[in-house]
Amino acid sequence: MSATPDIRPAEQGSKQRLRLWLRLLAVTRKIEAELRERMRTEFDSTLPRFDVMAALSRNEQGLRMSALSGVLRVSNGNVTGIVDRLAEDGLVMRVPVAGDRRATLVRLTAKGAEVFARQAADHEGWIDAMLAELSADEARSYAARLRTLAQRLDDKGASE
Amino acid sequence: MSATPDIRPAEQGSKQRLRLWLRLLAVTRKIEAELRERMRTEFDSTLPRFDVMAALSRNEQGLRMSALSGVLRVSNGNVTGIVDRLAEDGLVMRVPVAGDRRATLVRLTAKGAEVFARQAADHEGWIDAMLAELSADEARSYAARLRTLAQRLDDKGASE
DNA sequence: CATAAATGTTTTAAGTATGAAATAAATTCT
DNA sequence: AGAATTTATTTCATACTTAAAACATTTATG
Repeated sequence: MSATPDIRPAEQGSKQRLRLWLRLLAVTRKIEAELRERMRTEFDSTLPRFDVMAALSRNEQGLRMSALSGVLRVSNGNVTGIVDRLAEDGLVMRVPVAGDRRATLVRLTAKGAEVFARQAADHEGWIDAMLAELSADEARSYAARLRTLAQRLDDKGASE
Repeated sequence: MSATPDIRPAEQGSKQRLRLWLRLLAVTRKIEAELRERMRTEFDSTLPRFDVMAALSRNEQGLRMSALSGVLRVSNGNVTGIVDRLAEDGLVMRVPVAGDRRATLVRLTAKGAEVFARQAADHEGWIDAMLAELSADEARSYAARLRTLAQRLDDKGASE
């Protein structure tokens, strides 16, 4: 029966986690805003376009629309418009899938691959500069911690 | 002149930081998606609406549109539509500023404050559950690290 | 084989995002 | 005071976002 008030550990933890989330959100948004701005001014492009091209770059044989939206974790309908615009610019192409006339495969064109390579190099450099404060070891350890956290979130999501 | 190949520490660090960024983005998006989904199903609302109400809740006397967009770090024009819809629902009101007919103050209505209180309590609970894996101390230390990182990013942005 | 169910994609409706242009009002300058 | 500039907000054009509906095609089932 001390005179100090109860700290109520559960509630305390909740506040700490809320604070962490708000900071996480703030940092992520700030970095994203910077990347978007640079994509816009230096490549006249956007992050979603870059994300799509990155996914296609890792799958040279192409990806179906559904696979693409799965990889990027955005809704199916969303990818349609982005691919439309990339196709208009000649950066990707739609290829029919033999034996399934519902599906289409999306692939980078030669021009698309070339453009993406340049963008990816700069993109990595921008991030490196923004996170320069973190040592390689520190970056590695945080990435590992986030990995287990993401895993846990995935498990939870799957069980619901 | 050893036979082991150069590791090129700078490039290594760059890859680690890129990986960290991608994980950060993945975790943030996953949590955001979960919060959005819950806001939608349980309160028929959205995160941007919640963010605006949270900012107004911290400033009972009200905020100008420009202050609001500054706090939320979204563009000015964007906030107009969100406040419009909140006003339609009777959750916020626009109050003229005495002595400056250009400006308007936005404030939570009584109903808005009441609705927000309920949403905020649940919101904190959702985050607490998603980050339950982290101890209060761990959350605190990560939050502190992110704070210095955010500070550094702000400094950089200001100098450009 | 014909219909029902499932799958792959696009379209639609509503909301959110940006940057830039437009509008309106206040302040500063001459 | 009158003109030029700055400040506060809205409007506009375009892109991205989701969820849900619509459409087309394939696979499964009776």
